[in-house]
Amino acid sequence: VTGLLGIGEAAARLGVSERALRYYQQIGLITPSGRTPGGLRRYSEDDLVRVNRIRELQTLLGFNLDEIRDQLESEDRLAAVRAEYQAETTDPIRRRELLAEALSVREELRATVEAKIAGLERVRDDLDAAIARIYELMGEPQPLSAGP
Amino acid sequence: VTGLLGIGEAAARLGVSERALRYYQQIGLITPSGRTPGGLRRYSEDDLVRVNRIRELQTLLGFNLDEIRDQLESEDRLAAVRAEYQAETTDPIRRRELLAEALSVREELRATVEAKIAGLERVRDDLDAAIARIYELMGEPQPLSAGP
DNA sequence: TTGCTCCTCACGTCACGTGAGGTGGC
DNA sequence: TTGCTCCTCACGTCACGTGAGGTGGC
Repeated sequence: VTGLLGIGEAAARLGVSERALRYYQQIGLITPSGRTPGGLRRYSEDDLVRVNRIRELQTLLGFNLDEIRDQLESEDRLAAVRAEYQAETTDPIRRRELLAEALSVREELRATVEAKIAGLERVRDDLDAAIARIYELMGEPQPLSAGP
Repeated sequence: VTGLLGIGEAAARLGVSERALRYYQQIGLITPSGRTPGGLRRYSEDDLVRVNRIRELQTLLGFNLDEIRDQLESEDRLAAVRAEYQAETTDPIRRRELLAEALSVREELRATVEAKIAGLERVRDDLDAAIARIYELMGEPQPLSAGP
């Protein structure tokens, strides 16, 4: 029951600029849950979760906003299928198609994430080697032991 | 003894645009090892390694070109210290300072990399959970076992 | 001479940053 | 009425993309 937040509070909690929030809205990535009669944007908890997801895909995965839009649309479609599941609205063939599509999108993303992790682990191991060689040059034992 | 490459060959091998190579040069991140009398850029193997490093810091770490410049400068300074080590040029106090600085830069970067890896592992685990739930909705057993 | 690669401007784009000038609610 | 937050333009910036028009070497 936190109620809705103004753009300033929302931006501060998310660690993004107000400009970024307005821009995401401008290109259709999020719409604040409400506006005051005076025209001020009001953000819900769910809005904040969505923006956090946008930033995650942006900073961790390096996606641009077009790719993020596609990903969010797929996530929205899966949520819709889940909701329909309760209501038994869709016919089972169509439902299976939607689930299969949601699955392939997620498995593709998983592969991308896995590749990024592997790349970063290589970078980390290179850094460890460089750090070890600096300690050697300094003529000192390495202070941190690194067991497997 | 591969000799030097033209910008087209260099760009193709690196997987970057010619424009990007010219831009990196314009802002002082790389300088091709040579130019032909006619003014054509010639890239060495070492040039390619440096550009690969730029792209790695850009795509895996999300650094901007200013941050990359700082990182590369630190790496260049460490290489200089290493070269001086052979030649015994620098006095040992100055040398220790340079090594200490190189060390702290690398340990900071290591922490950044570690944080990124942790974030991506969280994203991956979330994806695994989502994928498992989709299989449940499809009413099928999960085809891939996931041992620890 | 003909292709092909490469050259330097220079304007366009994406994802915002940064004021400029005006309104809104405690 | 005074502050403070928020509003909508609109121009600037970073890291290039994309032609435009011209040169270079096999």
